[in-house]
Parts: sequence; structure tokens; C-alpha cells
Amino acid sequence: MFHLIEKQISERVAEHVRARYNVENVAALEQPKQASFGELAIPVAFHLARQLKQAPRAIAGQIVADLGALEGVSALEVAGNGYINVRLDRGRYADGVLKGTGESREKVPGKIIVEHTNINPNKAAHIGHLRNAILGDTFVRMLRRGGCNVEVQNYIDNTGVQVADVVAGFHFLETKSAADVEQLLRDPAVRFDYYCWDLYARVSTHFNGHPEDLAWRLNTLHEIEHRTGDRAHLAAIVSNAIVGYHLATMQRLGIQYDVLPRESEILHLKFWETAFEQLKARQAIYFETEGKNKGCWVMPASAFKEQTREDTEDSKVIVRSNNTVTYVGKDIAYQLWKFGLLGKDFFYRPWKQVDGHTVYVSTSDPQPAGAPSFGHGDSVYNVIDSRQSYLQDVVVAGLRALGYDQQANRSIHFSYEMVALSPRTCVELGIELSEEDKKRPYVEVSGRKGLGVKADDLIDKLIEKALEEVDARHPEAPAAERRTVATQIAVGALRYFMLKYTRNSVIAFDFQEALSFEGETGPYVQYTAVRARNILRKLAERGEQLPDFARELDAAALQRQLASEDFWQLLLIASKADSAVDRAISSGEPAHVAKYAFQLAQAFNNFYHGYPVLTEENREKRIFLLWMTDYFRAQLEQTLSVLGIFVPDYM
RNA sequence: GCGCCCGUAGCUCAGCUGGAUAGAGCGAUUGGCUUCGAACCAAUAGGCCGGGGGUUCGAGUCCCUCCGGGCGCGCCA
Repeated sequence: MFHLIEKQISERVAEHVRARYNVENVAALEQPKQASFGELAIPVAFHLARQLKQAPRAIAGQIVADLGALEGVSALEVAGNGYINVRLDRGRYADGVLKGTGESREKVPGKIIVEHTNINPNKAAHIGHLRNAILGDTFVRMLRRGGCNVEVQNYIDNTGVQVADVVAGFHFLETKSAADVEQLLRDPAVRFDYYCWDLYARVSTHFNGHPEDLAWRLNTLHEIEHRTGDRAHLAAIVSNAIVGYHLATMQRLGIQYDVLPRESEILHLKFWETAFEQLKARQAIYFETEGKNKGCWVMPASAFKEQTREDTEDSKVIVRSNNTVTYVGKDIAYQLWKFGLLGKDFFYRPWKQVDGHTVYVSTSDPQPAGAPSFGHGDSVYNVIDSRQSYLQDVVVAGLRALGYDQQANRSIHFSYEMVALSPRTCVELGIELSEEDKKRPYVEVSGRKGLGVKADDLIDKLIEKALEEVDARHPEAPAAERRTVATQIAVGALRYFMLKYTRNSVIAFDFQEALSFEGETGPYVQYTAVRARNILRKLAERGEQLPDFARELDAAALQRQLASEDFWQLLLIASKADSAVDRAISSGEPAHVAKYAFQLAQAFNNFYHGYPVLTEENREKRIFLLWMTDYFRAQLEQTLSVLGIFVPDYM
């Protein structure tokens, strides 16, 4: 509701300023510093002051006089040095909220592609991957809430070095055949993704001590690329199995995908060759004949770097002198496909169906009709950590060099900082720290060293902790039910933890903080929603029906109740859910939704503590309190669903 | 060396395109459960917003510079 009236007023003011002063783009509204100043503040007089060479306060006075009465506004006041504070007509506003005016959102045309997760399918997922997936999934939920059509892609690099290393580990270090590995997969005592986690670390260590064995990797890569030999078969077994684990891990957090484009198909359907022809034809890349990059196809540094100094040393190699393409090259081809610019498509087959949602995976062979259309996005968000910003810049430069400026502008690197480990948590994990590391605020995780916290371990630990709390509070409830509740709490805690930090803040992961269920946490917000539901449930237990609020509460009644500043402020914050999501979308910051959810919960807990609902004797007030309770419940649930957090039946 | 990010309360972090008296959680101290279940609420203490210049009517926010920390900069991905 709030975002509607905000928009109305903002447009009205912009129109007036344009007509009266011939000035554009000055109508952004603000939240007043204090609630007592009103609901919205218009700082337009400050912006006009410079051009009109008049005091802001005088201009503000003039504008207020000229604007006259605004719909839904009870007063405009000049305040401070020249603010115009807006006071809304409370009864009307509440009536709009109650009748649900403007709550249905318009569909936004076009398709947005969000690519996230993208974990190398060679070992178990860790907390860094969780941040990626949770950020990406939440952003998707935000966009969908905002009315956007979103396609979720999870890119699978099943032919890369990381997979090759684990395959080499099985083949050379453990001398296991494909059949042996399949046997391992069937062994219920073996957690295959964990097994690979350790094996990958062992292989990395081995290569450090025996660099001559790096040929294993090259040979394996070669076999995988040409789909021949035992190791290619092994790679398929390993990567398919690990993808299964990754999807299962993410499913625990309510994260799903629409399509899994794989590098194997990018290779075999010759996506790169097509892109290569385009890049050559448009002279986006050139064949280097001298210097250290002699014999390579390179993209000039001027294409993706700010300073245009001619320095061929900084050029980015796209095709190596041995004629193989780099990762960035393949990524350019993939990005072109996402926009429907490649002139080629994958084939698709269903991978798996979970909760009625089918995930498709790319294949290189024609399939019976029935798969949806993928790709052809109007804008693309790549959720990738900030360490890869340089490569993302190169990809975007590739599009630009091909003349796809619009698509380049709509290729958004949705970057975020890494998840590291707090020194305290390293100690808990038994990781040895150097004296230097102990002084650092955080220590970087490393898959190669097998150093990190596995996603499923963390989730299990959270469930265990939550279960202790649930058991203590509800010993009479069935065990299976308690487990469900504990799982929902654990997921709420984890998702909120990953979302409460803004994207460019490094998270120093700390068990003690992540396992906290109090204060600014997911469980706090969940608990609040449970409280609201409990009131309504108690009402039903007494054999009472929820009143027909729209019939019982007319504008006059709402006006009477909302004369209370407390109630008015509560209604206001609860009505800002869509506003919060809009703001979070435009700033690209899921943390803003998390922050709002917490503030909403705080407001309700205040209300809960101060105003007993069921025992209220005044009829009108009781109905009003019930309405507030039900409205808060709905807004809390809606906001939590945007965050991907469930509300348990009890806590 | 070059590029990007960060520096705000004891700790962890917010602070929306520059705006009114800089906020929250944790921790500390104190108080509140016969209740719509305290995973909660209330109160108190705690700040030269890293330092210094500048732009502006106005700077935590923009520019410059210095200090401190992180991450990138491969014919790896």
C-alpha cells in the first residue's frame, strides 16, 4: 500500500515542479528522520534553492500553497530548513490497506535470467556456495514478488579442471575403475560428495609434491573433452552424482532451478566455434603475432579496462596458442546464448522433478518436444563472487565488442564478497593457524586444501541445535513433527544469517553467531509470525470466527483507532512490505528485505507485549486489534516467503 | 606496481540516488513470566563515523591525499 501512495505523491510533485519551475527529476521522497514529522518528506525545495537563488524554506512554503489538497493526504507542513512533510489521512490509508487496494502487482514484461549456485561438480558444497545460492534464490524471489518473469539457471562445469582432478584421483591415486566408483556410490556407508571432498584435497596435495604428475590432469581433461576412454566415463559418473548431491543440499533450503546448462554441451554443440566466428568477424579479438601472447587470439585490454593505454601485456587470452579455448571464451559464448544472440540452442531433457517442479538439463541430442523454451533473456544477472569481477568484465566487453551494447548493459555481475572463517571457528574445526592468521579477522576457505565448512554439516548442526530447543519446549509433540519444526527453524536461521549482511561485506563465518536464534535472526522473525498465528488459533479454539473486517471496520472506526500513534506506526510499517521489496530490487540488495522483516517483527512484538488482543473488552477495539494481528501475520508471512523462510506450526 | 572492496559503539553490522538529533543485534548492567508461551519486552551505559584537506546551504555518504586491512591482476577455472 505504501509504495502506491508514495508513487502518487512523488508523481504529483514532479509534475508540479516541472510545470511551475521547469525543473526535472527532483521528486525523490524520503523517510522523515522522526516519525513525529509525518510519513513522507519532500526535500525538493533544497534542490530548487540553487537554481532559484531563494531560501529553501520560502520555496517550500510556495510549493505547499500551490499544490493545494492532495488525495489521501491530510496535511503538508513546511519544516526544518525547507522540508515539506507529508501527513497521510490515516482513516483513508487504513481503509485502502483493508480493502487491499493496489496489492495486486502488475506483470513486468520480458524475461530476467538469474544464474546462481554454479558449483564445480567434484565435491560437497560448502558455506561459500551457500551464500551464493541463498543470495541468488532470494533475489529471484524478490523479482518474482515484484512481478518479473524469472528463469533460474545453474551452470554445471562438468568438464573442467576440478572434475578432472577428482577423476584423476580415482584413476591414478586409488586405481578405481568406473565400476568401482559406481560401487562406491551404491554403498550406503559412504557419503560420496564428502568422499570426493577429501579425495580432491589429496589430489591437490599430491600435485604439489609431484608436479610431474600434472600430466594426469591434462590427459584426463583431454579424454573428457573428447568423450572417449574410461576417465571420460568416470567424469560423467562423478559429476552427475555430485550434481545430484548439490541439488539435494539446495533443496533442503528450498532452492530450485529451472535449467542446468552444462559445459559438456557447450563443447559438443560447438557453441564456442560459433561465438569465435562472430568475434573474429567483428574484430573483437585479434591474432597476436608477437610478445608473450604470440600465437594466441586475444582481446585487447582497452576493451575491458578503464585506461586506454596501449599495453598488449594486459590483453586477455581467449584462445591459447595450442588452439584450446579459455574459460572466458566459453563464458562469452554462454552469455550470448543467454540473450538468444548465439543462433544456437541446447537440447533439454528433464533431470528431476521435486515438489511438482521439473529441472531440465542440457543435452547434445535431440529430444521429444515438451521442454520449455530457455534462454532469450532480456537481462541477465550472474551471481558470482567479487573475485571474478575481472573475468566478468571481459565477458561484458566481449558482448560490447560484438555490437551488443544493450545486452552488455543488461549483463549484471551480481557480485558478493566471500565467506571466510573466523579464527575462533578455525580452532573449533581443528584447523591449524599460523601466528599471522591468528591475528587476522578471518581466514579464507580453500577447497583445494579441504579447508572449510560443508553445507550439509552446517545444516545438520543447526537442525540439531534447533531440535534441542523444540524438544525442551514441546516434549509432548510427536518426534517427526518436532524434527520438521526444527528443520524449518534451522533453514530460517541459515538463510537469514546469509542475508543479513550486505553483499560487499565479507562474512567471517562464526559458528556461535550462525547458530544463534535470538536477536536479529531468522528464528526471531519466525517466532513473531508464530505468535501472531497463536492469537488467531486461540480465537478459533474459543469457538470464535475471525470477524469480517471490511464490514466491521469502516473508515470512521479506523480513524478512531488510528488516532493512537502506536497503532498508526504499526500499521504503517506493516504496509511497507512491497515498498521494502521494491527498494531492495532497485538497490540489488536482498539484505534490505531481511532488515525489513526484522523491523516488522520487532514492531509486532511490541504490539504483542503492549496490547492483549483476546481479552480486549471494547468491541470495536478488539476487532481492530484482531485485524492488526491478522494483517501483521500476512505481511510477515509474505516477507518471509520472499526470504525463502517457512513459518513453523509452533516454536 | 595497477584495479576493485572495506574501515561507523567492546564485538558483528545497518545507514535507501548528499539532508533534520548517526541506528540495530550481540555482549555488559538492571527490571518484567498466574499472560495471546520469555526464541520475548523495557531501561541504562557505550561514537572526534580511520587521519587530514576539499566541494556544498548541508558530508558517515561525493572528490583528493595519507594510514590500516582484504581480494583480484595466468595460454587455471
